[in-house]
Amino acid sequence: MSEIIDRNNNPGRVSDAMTRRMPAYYRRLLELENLGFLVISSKELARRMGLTDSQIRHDFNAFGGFGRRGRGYNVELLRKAIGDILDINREHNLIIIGIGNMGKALAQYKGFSEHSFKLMALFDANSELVGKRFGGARVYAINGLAKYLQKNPTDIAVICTPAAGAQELVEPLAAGGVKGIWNFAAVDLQAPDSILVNNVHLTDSLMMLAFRMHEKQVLEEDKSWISE
Amino acid sequence: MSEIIDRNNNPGRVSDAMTRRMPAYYRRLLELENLGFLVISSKELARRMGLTDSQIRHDFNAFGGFGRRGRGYNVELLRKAIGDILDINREHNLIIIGIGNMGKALAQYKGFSEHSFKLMALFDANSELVGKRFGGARVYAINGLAKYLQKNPTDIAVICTPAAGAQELVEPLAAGGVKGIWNFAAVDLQAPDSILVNNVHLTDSLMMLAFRMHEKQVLEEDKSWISE
DNA sequence: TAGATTGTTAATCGATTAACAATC
DNA sequence: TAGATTGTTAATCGATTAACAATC
Repeated sequence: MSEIIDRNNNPGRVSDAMTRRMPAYYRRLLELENLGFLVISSKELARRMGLTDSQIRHDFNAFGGFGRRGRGYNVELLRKAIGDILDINREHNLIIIGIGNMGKALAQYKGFSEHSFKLMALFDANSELVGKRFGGARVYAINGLAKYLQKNPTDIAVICTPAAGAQELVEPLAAGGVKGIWNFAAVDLQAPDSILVNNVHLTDSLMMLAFRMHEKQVLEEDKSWISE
Repeated sequence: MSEIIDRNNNPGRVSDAMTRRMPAYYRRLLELENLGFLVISSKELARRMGLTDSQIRHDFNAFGGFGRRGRGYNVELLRKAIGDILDINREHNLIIIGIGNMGKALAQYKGFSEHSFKLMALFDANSELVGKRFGGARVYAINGLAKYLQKNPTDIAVICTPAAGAQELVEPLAAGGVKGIWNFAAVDLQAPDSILVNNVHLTDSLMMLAFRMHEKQVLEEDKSWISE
């Protein structure tokens, strides 16, 4: 019977635009909770987040509706509900591959463990790094990866290798049962259906900033020319 | 006369969706150039990038149209044109504030200089770091920031401090003539019109990956339940 | 009760895709 | 010339915003 299910019809699939807003909602609600807010209206949250109240109600309603007409949203309830949807409460096992500048920085970053991302092991091709520890995890040789994954179920692999070596990691990761790749290498990785990839592309992010700055500057120059 | 110009009407302003694709176009065209491609069709580029040929023609046409009917796009010309639009050819002076794990990693990252981002100085509140060097730049005390900016025109400030201290940096940066902030602290920074902010939010990116993995898993469970 | 604010549908807006004439 | 492929307009699709009845 499975063949009649339309793979593109993903019922209830959340749009990319909304997926991007969800962690921001979570972060902001956690902040409000810590500030002692019990309840917040879509209007006030919209003001703080730079969104429209209409969009916020639309989004929250898609989560199942944790508001009360005339009152607003219960901050703690809503934050927990979004946490459940984001799957933040389950523990995710992480490994990092490529222990250069970025790999080391991510290994030592304390924030992940707050959201139940648990760093289990590090891998690198450089034998001089093997055995060292960063952020509480040990560096293993990259050729031990397949064997490691056999013994240690792993949810997410963080790829911090040079671009050239990144793609060839995907196949053994998928074979080893890894379900997600958080990719910092400067390539768009091709992956099988069994594994999800989130390409970070830090350089792209910096280029976008430079572009927006340039665009703004050109606009302001045009404006001053007109008003002369 | 300037008051009659509608600030929201930004003529020729590029949409966010397209801004996000531009660095990917640049990266891919550079790759094709290095592989020896002289020309590429929208159809072939679409296949490689996972986009539609129609969207690619639409986007490239907005840049001014570097294609030839019947032939395709000149890879080098197009790459250079996108580079100009992204303002990659002009040198951008960078400083990094907050020399923790991420600040150090970014300081030592070699890739930025390839795209004419030039690291000039580092700042930190920890006096033990002052005078040390990372990625060829020296660490200065944070209370010397305003004076530094007076003497050294700076395009972009990279904020890698803890979330709590990040917002209070914005005012002195704006006052010092900085035009863009690349923010790695886990807050959405509020900034005046004179300065553009690009919030990176790495934890959000990891949360989005976990969410998508969870969503996919739930979908697959539903499917196997239906086909039983 | 009156005021506030959600839930939800309809209207609008914007981005993507389809189509095809122009032309290499 | 015939085939390929762009440039560009129109059609479609999806996301955001507006509106307002429901209800706290």
